[in-house]
Amino acid sequence: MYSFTEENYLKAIYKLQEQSSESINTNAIAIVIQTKAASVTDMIKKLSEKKLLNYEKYKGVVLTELGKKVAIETVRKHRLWETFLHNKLNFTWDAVHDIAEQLEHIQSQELIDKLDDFLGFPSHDPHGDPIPGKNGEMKESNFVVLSDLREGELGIISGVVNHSSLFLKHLESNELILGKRILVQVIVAFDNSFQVKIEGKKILQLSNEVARNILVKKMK
Amino acid sequence: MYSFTEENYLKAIYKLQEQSSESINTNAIAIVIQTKAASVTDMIKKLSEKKLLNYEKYKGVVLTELGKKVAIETVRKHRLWETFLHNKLNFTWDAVHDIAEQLEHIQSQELIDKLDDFLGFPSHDPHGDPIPGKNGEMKESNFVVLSDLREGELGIISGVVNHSSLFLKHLESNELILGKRILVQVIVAFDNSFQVKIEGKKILQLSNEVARNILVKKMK
DNA sequence: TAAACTTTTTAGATTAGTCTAAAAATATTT
DNA sequence: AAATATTTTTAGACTAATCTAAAAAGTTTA
Ligand SMILES: [Mn+2]
Ligand SMILES: [Mn+2]
Ligand SMILES: [Mn+2]
Ligand SMILES: [Mn+2]
Repeated sequence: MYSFTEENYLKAIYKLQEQSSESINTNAIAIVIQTKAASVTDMIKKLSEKKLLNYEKYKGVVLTELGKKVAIETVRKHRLWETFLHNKLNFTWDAVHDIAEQLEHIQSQELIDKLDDFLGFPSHDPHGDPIPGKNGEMKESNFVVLSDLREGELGIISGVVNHSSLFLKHLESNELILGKRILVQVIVAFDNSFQVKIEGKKILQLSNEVARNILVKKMK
Repeated sequence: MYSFTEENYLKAIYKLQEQSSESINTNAIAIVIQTKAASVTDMIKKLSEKKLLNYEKYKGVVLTELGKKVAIETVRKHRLWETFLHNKLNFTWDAVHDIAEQLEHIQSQELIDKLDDFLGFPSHDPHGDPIPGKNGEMKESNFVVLSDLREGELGIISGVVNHSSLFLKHLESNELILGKRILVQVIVAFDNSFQVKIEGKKILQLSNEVARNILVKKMK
């Protein structure tokens, strides 16, 4: 139906829209897609003709309902494949994204529905991101960043903000894995770094930078 | 490494080579790939420059060792994905091929090795075709076509010659499924049709055309 | 508000893969 | 061995997606 490239543009624009609320400009898309602004302009025109987005020269783009639907379907496929790779094939969570970037473009509605079933209709992918349902419905997460917790507060690690392989590997090597309980013991006033305790055992010192990129479910 | 299209050409040429032993001509490739001879000539030149096949103008092509290796890897990926779709996602054996045509082009050695492991290192795909191993080694099947059996002989259904969806659906609806025992009761002299008994129960009348397209492992 | 800077668009090229139509080579018939 | 038919290759064009360089529009600064 839609090409590999079209799906990637729609997904990129969708993710930019999630953050900014304003219409998305050419350069922002170019940076995400890793291409030149001139190429983005060309593709935007094409997507506009196909009614996937609304475009006004020099004013950026906004996805139409159709464009949003296609983008969400692609995100759904991406996250289901990541879950498959992690849960069934034992890929580490830093390795799944690149392969899912390819798999997300396989065309078959039946495939993705059966995969969803096979995985037990998971609600979140290996990075804690919500998986859209068959009809595009997205469960909203009530996660907060670890850096929002105060001393003495407890959370369960539930996701990440930064998805880079470097960061994910760092977390894994420190047992900072999805599902683990994390207790904030001390917040150092000087640099806002966090001293935390994981599942009653290990004590770790986390920079504020790290704390800002870990999502937790806050516990009472 | 190699494009979607290049892999499809190599696979097509490989399959033609398996049958004919002579060098493969342009038209034959065009028919398999469903394209025009002129397009095949263009692609052949490209593959020749990349040392994937040897090409002499007007004399057809022969795969190099490298070309054969890439083709076999693609066949391996195709059949492993078909096995996954059938065994894990419960696709019927007539539905797996088209989706595997897409999946076979996903680039990741680690993915295919882990998939192989996850599936328990299967030796054959859902149509009874052998799955090449990690190093390209192909176990040779000692299957014969059902039409080679004589009256009173027993076989186990092990594969198909014709892979069309129409034929596969026909077999399935008659319980002619991989692994079932099949006994040749009568061969009708008039039209060489076969009266067979499946697993001690059902008696079926199969045209010679059908019998020629079922592979069986012959039992004593 | 005009100059300077930034962003976006256009113009023109490139690459991969495909096509049609015509030319060239090979194969088959007479 | 010609004539005819078939196959293969070439020539030139097209589409999707990309690029560079230059023009145009928009924004900021003085
Ligand atoms: Mn991802
Ligand atoms: Mn993608
Ligand atoms: Mn197949
Ligand atoms: Mn294929």
